[in-house]
Amino acid sequence: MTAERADSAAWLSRNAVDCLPRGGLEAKLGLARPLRVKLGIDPTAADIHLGFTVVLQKLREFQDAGHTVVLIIGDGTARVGDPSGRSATRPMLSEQEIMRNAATFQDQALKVLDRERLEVRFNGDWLDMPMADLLRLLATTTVAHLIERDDFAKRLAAGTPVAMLELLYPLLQGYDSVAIRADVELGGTDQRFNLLLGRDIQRAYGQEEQVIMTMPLLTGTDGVRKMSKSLGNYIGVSEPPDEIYGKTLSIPDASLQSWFALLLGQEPPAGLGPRDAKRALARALVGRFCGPEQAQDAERRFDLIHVRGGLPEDVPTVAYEAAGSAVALPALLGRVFGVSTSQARRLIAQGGVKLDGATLPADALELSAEALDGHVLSLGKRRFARLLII
RNA sequence: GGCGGGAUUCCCGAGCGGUCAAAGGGGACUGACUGUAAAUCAGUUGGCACUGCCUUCGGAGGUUCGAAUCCUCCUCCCGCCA
Repeated sequence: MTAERADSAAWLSRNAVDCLPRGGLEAKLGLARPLRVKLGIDPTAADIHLGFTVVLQKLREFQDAGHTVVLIIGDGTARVGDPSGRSATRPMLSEQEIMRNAATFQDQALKVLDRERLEVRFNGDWLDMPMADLLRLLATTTVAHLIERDDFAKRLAAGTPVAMLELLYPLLQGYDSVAIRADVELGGTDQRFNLLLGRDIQRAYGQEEQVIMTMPLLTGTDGVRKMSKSLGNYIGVSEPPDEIYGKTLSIPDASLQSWFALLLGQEPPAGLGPRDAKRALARALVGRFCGPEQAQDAERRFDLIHVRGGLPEDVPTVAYEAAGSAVALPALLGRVFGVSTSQARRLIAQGGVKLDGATLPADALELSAEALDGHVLSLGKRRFARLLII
C-alpha cells in the first residue's frame, strides 16, 4: 500500500461514482496549473440541502489541493429548468426569485467552500446570446442523442409532456463549460448525461474536453428518494439547529451507513446502536453548520421535549383577544397555531391538545380566560405557545 | 390539418345523473407503543356560527327537481395519421 497524496487523482476520485474518461483526471492534474473546476447550480430553491453538500465537499478538496472552483449561478438556465430526474416540467421562476435565491445560495455555499479559490459567475451573462450563436450551439447535438436520456425516455414512454425548453437545458449548461473553459465538472450522478454532453459541446467549440466526476446522491429523510427540496425530504444547511438535529434523528436506520459515508466520510461508529449512531450523526451535522456549541444544546432541547415529553425553555408568548370570559378553543388554536378551526376541533377530539402538559378532554370546546391566561398550550408534540389573554 | 383519448380534493388515482366532501394508495397530522420526529399499530385529512350549512372535481355557459358525472364553446395535455 502506498500512501495516497491528498492532491492525487486517486484520492480526489476515491468516493466518486464516475470519473471519466479513465485517466482523464491524472492528465489534467499533470498540467501543473490550477485547474478550473466547475459546478453549476440552479437557483430554483433558496436553500442548499445536505445532499448538495456532498458535491460541495468534493469541490472543497479540489480547492485545498490548490485548484479554482468556478461556481456558476444558473440565472439563465433557471429560466429553463433542469429536467434531470423530473417526471414533470418545472415551473418557471421570476427574475426576482432567481436573483434572491442566487444571493442566499452563495452565502450558504460558503459554509463549505473556501472563499479564496472561488470564482462566481452568472450564466445569464453569456446565455443571452444572439440568434446566430444559439443556432451554432443547437447544431452541436441531435435530438436522438438528447432523448436517449433516461428521464426523457421515461416521460415520452409514459406520455407525459416534455417541453422544448427542457430539451434545450443540457445544451445551455454544456455551453457554460465552454464559456468558463472548464477542466473538470462535478455533479450528482443524476447529472451524468449533462456533464458528458458538456464534453461534446466543448469539443465542438474546439476546446479541450473537461473531465467529469459524479458524486453519489444522498437519500432524503424518507430514506427512499433522493434528497430534494421539491420532495420535501431535505435538511437545509441554514435551518435552525433543532431542525437539523430532529430531522437527522428521523431518518430510517437503513440510511445510517450512507449518511455517515457521504456526509462525514466515515463508517458509523462501531458498537453504537442505531439510535446513538444517529445522535452522533446529528451532533456532527449541527456542529458543522451551526457551530459546535449548538450541537450539545440542540441535543439537550430534543431530549427535553421528545424523550421526556417536557416543555421547551423558550415558549413564545402569543397574545389573544378574548371576546368574553369563555374562550372558544377551536378559534383560539386556529389563531395561535395557524390551523383551521375544523382541524383544531379534530385535534382536540384526538387528544392532541395539552394545557401545561395535561391533555384536554376530547369534548373541550371552550375554557375560561383565567384558565388559559399565562398557561402553555401545546398542539401535538412540537408546537407550543404561552397564552396572554387580553 | 384530420381522428381519437384526457384534465378529479396536497400528489397519484377511482367515480360516469341522486346513496359524493367524492373509493384506494402516497404524503401529512394526531394518538398508542418505543430506541428518536425510526419501525409498527390505530385514527384524522375542504371550510364554517358543525346533529346543520357553505365552497370544491381545468374555465365559461346550458339541460335537469338534481351534474364530478349529460350538452355547447374555450384553455391545456397525450396518442395515431398527415
